[in-house]
Amino acid sequence: MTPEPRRDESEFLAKYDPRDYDPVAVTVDVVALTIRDGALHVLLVRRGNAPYEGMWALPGGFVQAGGPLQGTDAEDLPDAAVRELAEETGLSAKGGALGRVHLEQLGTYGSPGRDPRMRVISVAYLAFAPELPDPEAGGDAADAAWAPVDALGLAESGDQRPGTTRRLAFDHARILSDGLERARGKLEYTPLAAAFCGGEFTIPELRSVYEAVWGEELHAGNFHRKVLSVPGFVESTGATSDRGGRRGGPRPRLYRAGDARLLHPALLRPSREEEIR
Amino acid sequence: MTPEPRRDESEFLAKYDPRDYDPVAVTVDVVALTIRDGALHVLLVRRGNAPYEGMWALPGGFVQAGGPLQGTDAEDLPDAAVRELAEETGLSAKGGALGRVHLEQLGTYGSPGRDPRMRVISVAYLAFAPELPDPEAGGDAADAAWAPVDALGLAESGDQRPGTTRRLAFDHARILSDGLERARGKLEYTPLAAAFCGGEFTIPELRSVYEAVWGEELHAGNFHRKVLSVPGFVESTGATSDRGGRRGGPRPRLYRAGDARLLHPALLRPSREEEIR
DNA sequence: TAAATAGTGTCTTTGAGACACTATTTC
DNA sequence: GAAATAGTGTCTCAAAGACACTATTTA
Repeated sequence: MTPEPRRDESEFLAKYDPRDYDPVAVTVDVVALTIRDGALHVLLVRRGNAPYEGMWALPGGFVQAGGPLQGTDAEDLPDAAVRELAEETGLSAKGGALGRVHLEQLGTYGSPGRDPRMRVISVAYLAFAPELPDPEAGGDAADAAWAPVDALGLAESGDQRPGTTRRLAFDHARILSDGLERARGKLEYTPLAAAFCGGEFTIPELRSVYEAVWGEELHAGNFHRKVLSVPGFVESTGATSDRGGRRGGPRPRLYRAGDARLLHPALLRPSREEEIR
Repeated sequence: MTPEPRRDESEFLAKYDPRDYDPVAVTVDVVALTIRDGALHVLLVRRGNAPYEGMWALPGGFVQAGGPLQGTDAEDLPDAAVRELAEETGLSAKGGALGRVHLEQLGTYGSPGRDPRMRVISVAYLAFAPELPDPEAGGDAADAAWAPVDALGLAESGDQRPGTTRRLAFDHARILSDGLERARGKLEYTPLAAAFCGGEFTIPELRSVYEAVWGEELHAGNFHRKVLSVPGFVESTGATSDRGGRRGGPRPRLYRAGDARLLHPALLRPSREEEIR
């Protein structure tokens, strides 16, 4: 349901007064993931203002609500996420590198007190990006960078002891942790690992995406056969990469993303026994 | 990130004025599912006020924001969902039947224009409940009832043609559709089907939950063996039901939910080929 | 030349699903 | 007694994973 302040629209608008409501702010935060040097990285910005001034945080900001009339300046939530991403990376949203980015809603975080200034409801988005250039700080960020996820000392999924996840502003460590777990799961049953690669990629490159996100080494031979056996996961370009592996080996063939939206059968992570109970 | 209206908190609070912001309302809507007479039902309320007066809608309402100080009246999002559910069902939130309800966040819906009166961001929750008594209308609802999902004429998952999902107020048909798809998926890899049953249940009862949610008949023998073979899905009570099947058959044994949080291996739906591309 | 890697072959084990069958209960 | 149902046995096929092997490339 939705607010019931007045009986109908015209009467409502005539008597409209924002002070009738407890004020709430709605923001969008983005967990933008990419692979750099074979390791999973997340886009962070350093805060230029209080609170948490000087700390690293997820990129994000206000949603343009557009006032009660919700005119053309009213902004949809995914658009706000793309805008924040573009502002922080300095890349253009349409057509450019951001056009290849996968974006999905992650969850909404609205506990009282998560922002000391006022009640803030934050809608978090999760983005998978191919390798992008170093970001340039924009807006109210003092700095921006791709940070290796492993170096952040995050708690593992399921481990929610307080104190283990306190290196980011607000509850952003928790949001990032949720985003990472979502990403791990998504690679199992969707072909979204290809969103971390460019337009063309090799099977070993795809495997390194899985290894970076899952934090586990995979058997090269079995992975290769599995990827090719799932209908619609990848399709061959017919071409061959111009270089072999870093320390030797034949030149791998090139593929692009196929037309599947779901992997069937799925590519399940090995050894998840601990997570089951 | 979060709002940056002022440099620090004390200064912010001194100069605080809600009119500095475009007003936004935050609501919680609940997709509450249960099984009645072997069919999946959703809790709906009939709206007593404009807009969409007289139409059926998901139960929901305002989140108590608590003002800028976010005092004790500030309400967390899941608490708001439980409160709305309790108000509409007339059941007590703690200890009572609602204590057995599974609740999870479904997603957030905030497109401009989804509510004609003002910008409204709605956080949707998904609830799995065992069979509950008929609801009693409360709050601003003119009526409340468990409605069979099949009779709502919803579009199938993936089918988002406009016009096919227009029997509920606002974008609630879309929210319900998303909730149903989430529920179908959750039964595959979590033991949450047990949340639709009471404390003790038989394997055939559990199977009827799967059949109602998936809309497909399952092979009784294979289902039985599968459920017992997944570690931690169910545990035996040692007892036996006091009646056999409706039209004959031996008395099935009783089980309760086990300690698994994930099913491994998962219980995959048959015949999903259409959904893959 | 040595080491690493791409890609394929093969074997074993597990699990899903089809089918059959017995025992038990309701009408 | 007839029909339906609970639960188990068994067979087949698909798939995951371990292991082995060849061919190709880099340092």
